[in-house]
Amino acid sequence: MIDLAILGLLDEQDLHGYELKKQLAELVGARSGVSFGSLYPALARLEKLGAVKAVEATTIVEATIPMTGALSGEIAAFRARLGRPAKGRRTRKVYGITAIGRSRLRELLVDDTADDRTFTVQVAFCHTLLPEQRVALFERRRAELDRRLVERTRSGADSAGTYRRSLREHDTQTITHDLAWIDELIGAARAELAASDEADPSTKPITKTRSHSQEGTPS
Amino acid sequence: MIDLAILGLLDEQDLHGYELKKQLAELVGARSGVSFGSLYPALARLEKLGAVKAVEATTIVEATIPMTGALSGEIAAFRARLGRPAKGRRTRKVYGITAIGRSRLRELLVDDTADDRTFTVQVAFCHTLLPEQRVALFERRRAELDRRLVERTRSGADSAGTYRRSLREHDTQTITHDLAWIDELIGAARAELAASDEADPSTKPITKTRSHSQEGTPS
DNA sequence: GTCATCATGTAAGCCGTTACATGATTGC
DNA sequence: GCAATCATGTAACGGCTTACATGATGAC
Repeated sequence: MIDLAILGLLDEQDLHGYELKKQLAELVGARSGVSFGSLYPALARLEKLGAVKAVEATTIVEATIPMTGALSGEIAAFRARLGRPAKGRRTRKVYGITAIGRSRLRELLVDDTADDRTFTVQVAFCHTLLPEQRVALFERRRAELDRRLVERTRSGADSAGTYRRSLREHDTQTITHDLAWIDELIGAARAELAASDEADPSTKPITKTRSHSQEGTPS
Repeated sequence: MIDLAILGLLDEQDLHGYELKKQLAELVGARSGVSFGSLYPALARLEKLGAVKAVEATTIVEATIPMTGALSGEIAAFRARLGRPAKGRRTRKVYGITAIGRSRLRELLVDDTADDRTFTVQVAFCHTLLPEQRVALFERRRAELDRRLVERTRSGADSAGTYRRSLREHDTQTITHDLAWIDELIGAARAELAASDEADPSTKPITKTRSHSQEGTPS
């Protein structure tokens, strides 16, 4: 999940760790937010994989040293050895995404083993997918939610106690709410797909997906 | 969380690991369910703490071999070497809760550092709390959700892209839905509190808690 | 000059998942 | 006899959180 979020954000703009964390927090919520202790190691890992690379120190840094390739890490140390950082500016390491990173991002965006939290991040960055990939992503999610709802109908119902019953009902409503949202997303994605098919009508017509769960609003 | 769930279930009835897992799955959902790899170690840990203890092997098993401590793994091999198990019944270990376990359960039920998932388990077993503890638990949760909603109003709003905006709105609606649910729970708990005050009117009258978030349904 | 914030990292430890290893019972 | 389910564990591995260590900048 953290890889997906990092790559997704870096695909939009170059960022340094601290700023990355802030944007991450805004994306997924402050709590359940990524901590430095997982962010920096994740960045280091992605850098080692060649998915991201450190770019300039963002600020003035006149007489820019030709920062090609894998030297990025060295440069900070170099500046530190020289004396102070490149002039009134702090030592921060700005990362950018690479071709490898973009390829990895595309993989992660369509990964169907993603958990709930990861799915929301996939939605946040799904605009980079092809319309049909987006539709597929949403429909897989819809099927999963549908499965949960059916499963919940199958078992349970025996839940003893006011609070336990209330809890179960709330869970059911939450899934139903999520389903309604996914249906909205599918609608939007289908519209885009239709629009792109108009430009290139070589693809097949839209197939309807039917739900196994009952429609309507159960009291 | 797993300790809370185990103790809560064992407080209702004695259970063996496998059955415990099934009931756990029903309680919190099959996915996000506890795996054996965490359940059995958790049971072992709780047993070592004296919070649970193994009771009879449920079934006939006469001449039960004393299954103490860390030998368990060896014993299976031992029995296998000897011949067949202790007589026509399966080897299952049924656990029961102890006084220590009940005390620990009460602690975990009112623990205010619980995460979202843990809170739902607290609700599932909150009937064992005193009415005022229940009200306090719910109101702390309400305050937390309120905080999230306010925080979300504070920042954001700049979210670019259809899908990102839809995601944000869905999150907000989910929190609002959760808030409405908590308010229901608070209502129920307050009613119980009032009922118990009727019997013992020594406690103080109900104080109203006001929300910081706007009421009504934002489009 | 000191405090808050910005900024980057490391280390220990916890907790949980996956996969492995075993074996019993029941139904077909 | 074979498969599915019941049943209990261990071991390896990974990832995340917490806490620690360090230091710069800017505001008051």
